[in-house]
Amino acid sequence: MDPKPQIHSLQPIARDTLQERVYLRIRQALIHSEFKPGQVLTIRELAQKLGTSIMPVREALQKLTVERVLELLPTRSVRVPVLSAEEFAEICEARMLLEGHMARLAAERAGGPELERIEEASRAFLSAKVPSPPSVIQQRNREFHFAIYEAAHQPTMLELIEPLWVRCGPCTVALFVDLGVEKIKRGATTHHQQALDAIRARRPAAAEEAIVADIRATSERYQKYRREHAEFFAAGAAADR
Amino acid sequence: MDPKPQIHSLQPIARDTLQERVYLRIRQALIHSEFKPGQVLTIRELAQKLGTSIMPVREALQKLTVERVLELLPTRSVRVPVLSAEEFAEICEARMLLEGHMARLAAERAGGPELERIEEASRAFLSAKVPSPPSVIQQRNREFHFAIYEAAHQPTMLELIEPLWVRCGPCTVALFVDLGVEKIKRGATTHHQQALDAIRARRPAAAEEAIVADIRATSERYQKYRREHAEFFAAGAAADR
DNA sequence: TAGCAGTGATTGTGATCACAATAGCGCTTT
DNA sequence: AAAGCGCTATTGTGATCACAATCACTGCTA
Repeated sequence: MDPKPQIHSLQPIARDTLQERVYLRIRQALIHSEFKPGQVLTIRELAQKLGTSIMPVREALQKLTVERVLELLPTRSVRVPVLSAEEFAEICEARMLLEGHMARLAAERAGGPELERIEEASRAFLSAKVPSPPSVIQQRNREFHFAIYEAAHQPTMLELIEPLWVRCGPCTVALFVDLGVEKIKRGATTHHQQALDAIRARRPAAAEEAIVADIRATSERYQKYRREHAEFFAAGAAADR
Repeated sequence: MDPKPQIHSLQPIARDTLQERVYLRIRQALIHSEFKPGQVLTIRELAQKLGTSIMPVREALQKLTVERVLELLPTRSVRVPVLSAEEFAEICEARMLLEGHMARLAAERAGGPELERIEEASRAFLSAKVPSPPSVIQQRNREFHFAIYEAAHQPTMLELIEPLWVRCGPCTVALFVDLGVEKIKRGATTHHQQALDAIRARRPAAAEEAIVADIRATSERYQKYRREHAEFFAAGAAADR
């Protein structure tokens, strides 16, 4: 064989479809709260903004609808869901069960490099400047949690957890904006610290407990938030039907 | 207002899209094992068989792919997945957590009519003729489980559980075919009876335990089955890459 | 005879068109 | 002035076409 001297400098070129890129772009926009809960997304408008035809966009939107990240209106338009108190609570309940399980496994299984990654993510979360945009805090928080869950080595279950986060995303970030990043970060820090300590000390039950407590705090915060802004959400619910 | 005398005899006409009908048809075919694990499904062939253009089919297939009911090959064709031992185990683990939770709630909350429905489903499962096709047993089994979960009154979590069943469907039915419906039905009957008794007696912990045991039995059966047919699955896995 | 290049058929992706349903809005009527 | 009516623009759905990548098969070569 000839040496092909330059072959190692070549990366395999991107082979993802246009549809996939559109999907990821919209998904990211949702996580970063570029769209508001309740907002209607139209295929042609997104296609124009993204500079593609409508085909990739309509498939991306359908994908997000199947994942329940977006909501199908009776007219078959899609919009960013306004989660009802019950929906949010049920999603959080599922999260407590699944993510608690993952935290437990992580405490049993986490190896050295994984522990290091979790600690790194924890430091990044703590060192986030308090007056930074909510989406940054949300991102750091997410990375901390998933650093733990990845240490559980259950890729299939990890894929079940991910869409739950995206579904909660827009409403959670809205929460940040309204209640203040500061207070939320302070609350999460305690649970994060407890989770990290428990994993380091290989105490599965304590790790599960810390993660569950963290999720429960989010859930209760949303319940309280909705009660206090009942008028606003009543309007949103009216648009439902 | 005029009386509109005939209005009550009119049902709202079907307003579902072609895509939706195609989706449900393929989904049902998968549950009934009309396609074999590992089989590749092509858009144009399905479109021809169903008598539509390719558009509804390609969207239906994508929907099923997003739900992980179908699997995307590197060539972007889709096929019926052959679940690895690990994947199946993880899905079952998630099922034990979520469905165990639902069984617990059902035991706390089930009202009279719901209890009646569960008992009805249980009778239907027991009375299924033993030499009936596996898909019938699977269907009755499914109805019994979901009768319980619906009594928990957590619609959002119910929607999380459903795709897990569809994903397991093809492989579970294949199990039925191979191990014999008889033995599997006998095994499930015990757990079903325990679950039913526990819910009737309002003992949440026992109900959860029974459902978890039922799922665990399925999980272990699949593990054993794969070990005994390692050669076959090795061939299937080779087709993966 | 084994292996490989070449060729035609098949596949999924993306663009464009046609169409029915819907929503928005101004006009007319009472 | 308010309610009802009808028009128009917009929206999602479905069909068809164009195209690049892939697959399967053939025939040639070493």
